[in-house]
Amino acid sequence: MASSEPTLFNQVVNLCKRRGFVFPSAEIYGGFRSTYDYGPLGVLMLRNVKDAWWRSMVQMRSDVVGLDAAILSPPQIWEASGHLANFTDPLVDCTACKTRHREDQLEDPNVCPTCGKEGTFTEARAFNLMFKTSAGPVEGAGTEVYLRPETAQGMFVNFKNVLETIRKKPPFGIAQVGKSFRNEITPGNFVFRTREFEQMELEFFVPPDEADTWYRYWMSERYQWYLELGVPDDQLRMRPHDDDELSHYSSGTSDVEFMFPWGWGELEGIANRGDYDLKQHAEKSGQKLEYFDQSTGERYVPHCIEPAAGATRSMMAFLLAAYDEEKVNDDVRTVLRLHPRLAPYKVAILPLSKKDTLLPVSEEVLKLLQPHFMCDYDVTQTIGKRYRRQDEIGTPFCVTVDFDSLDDRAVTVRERDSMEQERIPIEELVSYLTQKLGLQ
RNA sequence: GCGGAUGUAGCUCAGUUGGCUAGAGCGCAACCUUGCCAAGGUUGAGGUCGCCGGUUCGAAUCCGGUCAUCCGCUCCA
Repeated sequence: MASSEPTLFNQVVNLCKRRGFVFPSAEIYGGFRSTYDYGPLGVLMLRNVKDAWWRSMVQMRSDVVGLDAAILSPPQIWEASGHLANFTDPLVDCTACKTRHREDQLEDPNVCPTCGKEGTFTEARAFNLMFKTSAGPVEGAGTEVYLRPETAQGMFVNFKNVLETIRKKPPFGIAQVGKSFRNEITPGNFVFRTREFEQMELEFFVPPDEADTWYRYWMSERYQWYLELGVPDDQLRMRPHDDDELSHYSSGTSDVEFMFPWGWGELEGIANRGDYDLKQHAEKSGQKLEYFDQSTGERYVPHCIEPAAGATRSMMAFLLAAYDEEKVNDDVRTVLRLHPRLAPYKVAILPLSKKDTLLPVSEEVLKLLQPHFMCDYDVTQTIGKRYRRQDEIGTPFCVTVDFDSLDDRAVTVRERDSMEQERIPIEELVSYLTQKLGLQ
């Protein structure tokens, strides 16, 4: 059970559970470690995060196309990518001081670097970070398949298919949003590190001599994306990796990090993968994975810049950054100051009273708005309570139908951040809210 | 996976020399009243005390196991 201390972290985790953003998986069976279910509001917000990414990466660009590759994949892909060899850590535990170490990083394989004792290690255990299962009715040799540990390989494996079908030439990119699976040794910090998680990845293929320029371009673009969606500048930073922490495929990586309650944590890695992946797959598959430039007559293997973001942990960062409590009339008002693009509901329709006379007009307003915005509709309890409830889930606008509405065909629009109200004719509601939300 | 802490209604908790049908506040639902920022009144729903087993006449309370969460070790979207 989560601690009940009123820290920012606990407040947000509790809000997620209480208001239907995120539930622990299989809860009625006691829970299942490192898995979470996204509830009625969570599914909306997570979808908004992914849609915002897709909009900026695919819809608003002419040099990126989308892809949705299979999660189940044959061993050959992971042999070529290097994951079968490099995603396995040999781990030893010190029986004296109870610390764990990677055997391959020890200076002296018999001495514990923490407590200095000798010969206290357990046998090394190989810990493969990939989930393996078998395809077909018979288990055994030749049937083994893996759940992808990253979506990226889907883009490399389909490089040729995409190149031949969409008439793009480098620099161009392939974008994908989808689930990945890693058998993490230690999952934790709520949805920050889970074994099943969702990624938003772009593989951007460029002429080799432009790699560095594009690497810096994407660092700046991606940092900006989080700022635009409401993460404050002082809670965000770009951190270049040291040489000794680079992934096996990378010749340069920088992370966009968010100031989580427990410290800086990665939201997204921008990696210069060079020509590593295409060359590996070309060699293992025997296919030519290169680009022939008609204008220069040159044939080359493009280099790849990869901005790889975590959708689920980004959602968590957006929630943490948006969480606010303020005093109103000796009472605490909890507000999620979410960017309208990310808010689960854009508008809530609230009849001032649940008296029968107000309901037909209220439902008329609801039907009017639903085709344009994700709407909530709430008639329970008092109006003040309902405003606060909408504040707590980040709804930017509330529309209140009152007894005057029956005569003047107008409603009260109340804004989340300022709590200010304005009287708007029902006929102008869609255009008014569209303009206010500014999502076009 | 290892070490430490924790696990009673949706939430926050109370409940020990083991003993009647397990309580409170908030929240939730219905009705009355009110009619624009968590108002008041009445009524009500909701818990095999994480799960399994043991000790006992009797267990939320003692013992064992297990599951989950949090904090360290490790990791990276």
